[in-house]
Amino acid sequence: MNALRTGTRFADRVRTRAVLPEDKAERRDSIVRAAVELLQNAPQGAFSVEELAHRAGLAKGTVYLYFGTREEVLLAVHAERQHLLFDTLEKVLASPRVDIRTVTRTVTRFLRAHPEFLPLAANCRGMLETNIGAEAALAYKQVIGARLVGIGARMEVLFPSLAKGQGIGLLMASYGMMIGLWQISDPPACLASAMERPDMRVFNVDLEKQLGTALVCLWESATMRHDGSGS
Amino acid sequence: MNALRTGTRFADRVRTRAVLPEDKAERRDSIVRAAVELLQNAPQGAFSVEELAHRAGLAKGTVYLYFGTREEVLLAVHAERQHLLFDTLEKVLASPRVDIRTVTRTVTRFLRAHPEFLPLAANCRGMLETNIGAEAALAYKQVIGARLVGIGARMEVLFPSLAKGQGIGLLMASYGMMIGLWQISDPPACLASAMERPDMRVFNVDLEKQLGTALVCLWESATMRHDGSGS
DNA sequence: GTTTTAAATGACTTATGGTCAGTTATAGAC
DNA sequence: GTCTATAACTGACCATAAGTCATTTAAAAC
Repeated sequence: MNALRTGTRFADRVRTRAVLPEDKAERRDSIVRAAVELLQNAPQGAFSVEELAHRAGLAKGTVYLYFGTREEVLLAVHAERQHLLFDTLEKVLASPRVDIRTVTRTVTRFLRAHPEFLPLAANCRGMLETNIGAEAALAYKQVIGARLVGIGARMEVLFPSLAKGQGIGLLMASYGMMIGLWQISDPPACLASAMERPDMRVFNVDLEKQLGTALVCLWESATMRHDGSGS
Repeated sequence: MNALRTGTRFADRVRTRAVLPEDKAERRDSIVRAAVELLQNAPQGAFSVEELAHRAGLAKGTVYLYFGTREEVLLAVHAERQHLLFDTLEKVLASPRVDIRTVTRTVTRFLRAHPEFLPLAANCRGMLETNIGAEAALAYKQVIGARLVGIGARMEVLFPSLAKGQGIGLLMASYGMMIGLWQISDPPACLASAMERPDMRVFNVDLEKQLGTALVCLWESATMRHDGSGS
């Protein structure tokens, strides 16, 4: 279960077979880990199952013993990352006195530490639509839904001025804004050099700053805590 | 240039060739029109160039005389739709006394009238990264960037309390929120029937309402016009 | 009517997701 | 320790669809 296990047991070409359920789980996990590596080195477009299998020290067919489709692998990676974000978020929200700025800072730090997160998040809806079985899609949404409810409820406790149900609504809006703002502001690789052009200046936005501002606006307005101008 | 021209000149199997620049433009446009039709009937995943060519009454190779890749066709469709949205928006913003609720209502109405818009918008960043030439990508971003600047500036005129440059920032945040919120709230086709389940209730969000609330929150906070509670 | 051009074509190449008959590591029986 | 049954694993193979290009042919130029 530790990150250090990468390549210790199922390294390179496989000799050991995963027979026990826990070994199967570990094998599945090793595929997810290989996928993360791959996504950190190349964009999603270049993510091929052949390459993934090679990285994981398996044959292509073996990947399909653990996942139904290419997209289900990507969804598994995304789900794992998303849980990581929610864990981080819940830890911050557990402290008695948190304000929206602290939360925003935490999210911002997470995004910086996990650059593969936003591309996956942005593609999530597309994947679900395109090539993912109904069971896998349902399982994913159920788990994520439950966590959203939990965090939304916590928000309503922290900010009592929120109306019933408004916590999760704002949470969704915030999450959506994060994804959407990234899509607009992050230049695709092929335009990296063109971003200096004067007519491209508009898109030279500091995502963290912009997101921070917008999130504070959104939540301060909703919680009616207008304690003066921003710091 | 009229919508009625569909199928009048270049109907079915082509006999007439596009030699003049204006005819080439019209042919290109007819491909875009066929693409829109296709996207309204099936999801993006099922969008094949072969099928597109057939719909447009052309051979596959011909499509590649007018577009570099499949994704460049999709980008062209998206750009066209986006211009439509911006036109609508600018028309509303032209009237002297507009408030953010009116603008929100306009956007909401547009989204309802053009259901193919949000899926394309959500996929835009992914397309740009994946399979679009640098020139096409640059051209797209330049035009869209210019329009964003224009509308952002108009916003700053309408809401003088906005700081310099804040108009376009909020505009981007709003646009992003719209895309992101859709991605979360819109259930993929394979889960349509599962949305009744109690653990899926969380995602039974009314996008229009949610978006409306969040947009009003965001802009009212930014413009410091807290004239009481929402209507 | 003949020549020249380039728009249009569609068979072909290539890349990749997904399958499945066959191979072989491993558990369990004896 | 040996044999057998099971199923994890493999990779050649299939199917599909994006993209190419030699050839065809509409139509402009003369």
